[in-house]
Amino acid sequence: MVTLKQLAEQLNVSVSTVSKALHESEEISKDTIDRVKALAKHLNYQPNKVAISLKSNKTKTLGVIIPNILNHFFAKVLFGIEEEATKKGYDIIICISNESYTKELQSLEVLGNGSVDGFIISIAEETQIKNQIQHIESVLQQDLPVVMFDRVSDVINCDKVVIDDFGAAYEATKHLLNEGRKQIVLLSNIEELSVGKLRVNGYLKAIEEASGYKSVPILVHIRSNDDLEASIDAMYKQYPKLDGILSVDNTTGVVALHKALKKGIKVPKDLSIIGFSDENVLPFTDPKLSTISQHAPDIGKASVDVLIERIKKGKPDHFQTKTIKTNLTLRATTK
Amino acid sequence: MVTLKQLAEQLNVSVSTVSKALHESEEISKDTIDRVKALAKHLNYQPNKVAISLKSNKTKTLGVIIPNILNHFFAKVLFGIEEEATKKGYDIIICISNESYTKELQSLEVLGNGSVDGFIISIAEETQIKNQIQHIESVLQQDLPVVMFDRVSDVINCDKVVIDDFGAAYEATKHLLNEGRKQIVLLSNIEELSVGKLRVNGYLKAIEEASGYKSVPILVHIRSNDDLEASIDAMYKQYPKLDGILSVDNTTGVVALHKALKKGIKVPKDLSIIGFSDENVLPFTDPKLSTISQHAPDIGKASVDVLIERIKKGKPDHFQTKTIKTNLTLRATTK
DNA sequence: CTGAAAGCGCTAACAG
DNA sequence: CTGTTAGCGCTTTCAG
Repeated sequence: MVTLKQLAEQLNVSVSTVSKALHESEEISKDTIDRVKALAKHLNYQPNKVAISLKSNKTKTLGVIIPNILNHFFAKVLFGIEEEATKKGYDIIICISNESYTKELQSLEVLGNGSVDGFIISIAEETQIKNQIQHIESVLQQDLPVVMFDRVSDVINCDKVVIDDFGAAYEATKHLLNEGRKQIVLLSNIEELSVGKLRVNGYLKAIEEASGYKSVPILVHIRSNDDLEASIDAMYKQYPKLDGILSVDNTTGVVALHKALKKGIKVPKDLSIIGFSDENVLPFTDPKLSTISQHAPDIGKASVDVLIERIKKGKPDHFQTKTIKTNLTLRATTK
Repeated sequence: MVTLKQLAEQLNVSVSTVSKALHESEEISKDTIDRVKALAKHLNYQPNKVAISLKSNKTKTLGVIIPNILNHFFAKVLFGIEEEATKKGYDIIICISNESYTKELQSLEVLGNGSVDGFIISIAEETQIKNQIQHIESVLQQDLPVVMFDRVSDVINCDKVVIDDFGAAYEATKHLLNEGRKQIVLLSNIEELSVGKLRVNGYLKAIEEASGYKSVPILVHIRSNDDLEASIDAMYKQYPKLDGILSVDNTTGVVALHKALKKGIKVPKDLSIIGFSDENVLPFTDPKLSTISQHAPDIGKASVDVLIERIKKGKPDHFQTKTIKTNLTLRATTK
């Protein structure tokens, strides 16, 4: 890599003159600026980023900590993060916590050593279950800004980007009720997560408010160790009259649809299904699954915007929580 | 962040003494080492990574350039990369080329400024089609090592990690032939990619070698602008007698399976299907799709290992190409 | 208009 | 055993 010093030597000027010239300082003559720039271009000079970071105490790099990159939702958020960060001139360093508290902690520690200007994080399932948040507080205390998205913690005081999980589930349930469904099941494999709980609450609220709805709320939770397909078979056996399903995760809605079709249940005539699935599963459904669109890339984009603003402005009087709108996209599994 | 200088001041010793003590230098007395370490621990001293990078001219960071994070294969490779890099004490900076040559070029330029010690890259579709590779050559000329994986270029001289695409497709086709299939179609939506071409060649070779096989080879290519499901419907219409499908991408095999079942074709009695799909699609298939397992995380892991070795050893006499084994995993869509 | 010098945080040769 | 000094590449006063 060519350095300022090398340019300076070749031009018989000082390093500081070269530096100023490249920044088009008023102090430097037009002529010198031109000569410096010409040589810099010729030798393909690129300022050493590490040196600039050391000097400025800024890295122009964001730390991104994601629970699971194999989850398509997070992949899409990451896509949005990468795009927006690049647009704003930031690099991203990513760590995958793999739903582990320890990995998350280590990632924060490793990147906290001056490697990044701030963090974007969605916390691991284990962290959320244990409600262990000291590691995040400690980053915040070092004046490194943090933006939490999707899986957030109420007890941490920082900027957040979320979707209206409660409202989205509420609306979807309302839709099923308006279709005249009599027994609507909530299906979930993310019981432990904050977002899972909010979605359950939205469902419960809508059911509760429904006048003339006779069934009790039915929650079918599938745990990660359970056999997914067997559990769904069991659900159909246990609730032979169910005529509406709200799946609040990416997978269970699609499987429930396949199983229903296999059983000969008419969708959407006798059963409506709405999922929180991503479009990536649509090629695998027929009829096409109706879903709640979460606009994952927008969540990523918003997280970057909020974080960069916070990096530039410093600690505020109070932090902001941005809510990204969802859409109920009705396709062919609802009337 | 607490610095060496601060430790030195509090202990009334010099900065270099502190530095050496923390590295347990022979030069320093046991007593001093203990005192320094105690204070460092107490104040939670963390060496500033940027300063170390500047000094050592190493960042302990790898640049990873991926065409599309929404493609599950790449997400899995990234998972393997992240895991292995973390294990070896490296951070990863990721860029998503989004299949664009320009984005790829920019990423290499941005990270080439001393931000990373080397690159892991799978080239963009556009790059592969245009066969534009000057940007990668130029990185190599700066003595920044590059490891290419999956989508590699024959004309670039660097380390590579690939799977045996040709052999995998060859074996899978052989299997279909051994089942006694009479009309085997190759189905692909990745015609333009190097890996897509290799897989086609493996299929062709197996067909060619099959004595007593009457049908000509049949290649069904679906382009990104085509309607996937309509194209597959058209395939079944055009080849009513087809009894074997080798899908060489992640998606088309699953859709072909769904369509076949919908048409009432018995799988695997009257039709066998093998895909290059990832396990993530398996919950959406019934019968379960037989696939070629690509061991994507292993590709990521191997890429990291090769790159770090190259970073440490410097330019070799000749570069290595590592081939990751595939597995033909027979499930329920083959006999 | 240009240059010398200090310093970001760290390491390492060299001196004491 | 400990300290002084120089230097990684850059920016930024402050002198000239």
